[in-house]
Amino acid sequence: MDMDVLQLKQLFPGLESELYEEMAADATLRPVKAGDILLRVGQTIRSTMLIAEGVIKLYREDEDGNEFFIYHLTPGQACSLSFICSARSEKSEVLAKALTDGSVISIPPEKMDEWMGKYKSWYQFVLSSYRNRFESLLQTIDAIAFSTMDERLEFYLKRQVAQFGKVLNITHQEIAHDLNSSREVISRLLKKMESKGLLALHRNSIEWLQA
Amino acid sequence: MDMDVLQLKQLFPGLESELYEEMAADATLRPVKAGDILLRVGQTIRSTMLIAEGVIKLYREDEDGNEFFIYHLTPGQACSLSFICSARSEKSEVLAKALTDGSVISIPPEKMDEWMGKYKSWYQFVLSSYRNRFESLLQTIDAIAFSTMDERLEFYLKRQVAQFGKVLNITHQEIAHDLNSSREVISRLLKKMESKGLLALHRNSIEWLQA
DNA sequence: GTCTCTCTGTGATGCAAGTCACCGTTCAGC
DNA sequence: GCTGAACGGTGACTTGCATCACAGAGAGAC
Repeated sequence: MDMDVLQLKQLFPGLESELYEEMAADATLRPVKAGDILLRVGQTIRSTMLIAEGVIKLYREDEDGNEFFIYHLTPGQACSLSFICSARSEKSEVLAKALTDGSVISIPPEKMDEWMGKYKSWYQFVLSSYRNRFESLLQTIDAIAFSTMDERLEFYLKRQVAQFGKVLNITHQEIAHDLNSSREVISRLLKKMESKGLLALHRNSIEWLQA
Repeated sequence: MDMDVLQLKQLFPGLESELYEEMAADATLRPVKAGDILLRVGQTIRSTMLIAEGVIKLYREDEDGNEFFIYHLTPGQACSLSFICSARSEKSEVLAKALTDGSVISIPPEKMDEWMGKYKSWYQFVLSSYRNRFESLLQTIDAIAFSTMDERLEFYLKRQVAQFGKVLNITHQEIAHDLNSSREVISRLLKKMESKGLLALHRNSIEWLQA
């Protein structure tokens, strides 16, 4: 499926108009379903991937298949790894899963190359993408290096609330997975936060009570 | 101080010859001493930085000034953060310290920009730099997420041995700092490894006994 | 030689968090 | 309605690591 220029402009503001035209012509849009795996560890990456709709979760995997959540990708963002990997058909080092239904834009590697020399806005987009992902990684490192679980949980919930509203439809298990912890630990910490009046716990949902 | 083309070719193989000429003309070489701080957190980055000699250590810092070691930069590598940050005069998010005496190459931001459009090899160098640093970060995350201290210590020592030879002139304190642990823990683990015959402990040095 | 500083070894203790075990509640599907 | 699965709560235990405290062993300065 092709994209139209208007959509592209909204998703990726600030690029040259000819670039939008080219993108509309050469990029393809692919719908994804919640739970779909977009990228496996070790899989060869053939094209650059941008997010149009939905939320993508990136994980790191160890030998035993443990998934360690590293960050989200949201509309308007790009999978940075796919920039360089696609250019050389290198292998993915992360696991990408769709959290919600959505759609991703694929750009053929030769276009990626061509635009890089042709459009300054494109190379700036690529670099700033990299920088943003880099920063996300650094924040992930900060979290595990400097913070305790309760701080991380609070930070996590606040971010979710900012994105989805005060009532979060999420299970303790899922939170535990995202924070690379275990369900029991999260349950206990949530209880503690409830007794402090920060939130109210319901089945399958958490209600945030603070500003 | 200026650089000569031969030197540059050795350090950064595979670039276009005209690019080497330009680099020789526009880049400046700056000597650094062991312990020098090259980049502070929050400091504005004005130019792109490449490593010519010596080893640079990158740290992440928390509010209390705790340093968390993330990775090394060695000759031929580039400080990826400086690529994009210099373009926009953004602030550094990491702390860079010289571990040994050495020298770094500075490239003015306007050249960085110009070369990006002009030389394909340059933009590939920049992107693969990013990718490599990205990979280092992922490895750092792996280490803290999936490994215990003794595995990390063994991995660390092996890498040091590969780089500096079988006798490492290093104190337990320094190792602890690099692994973001404490001296006592490292001492204990080293003792355990010594009793397994993996290594021999001396004052201010560690002798690796295995292949 | 003595003094002092750094480096190293080691026990005791504390704590965050992962794991195990088990149970009650809720809810969808039959 | 019953049943099985998913969800949530909680106690008991283990573990990996940090911290504290202290002691002995080089090694350089004088």
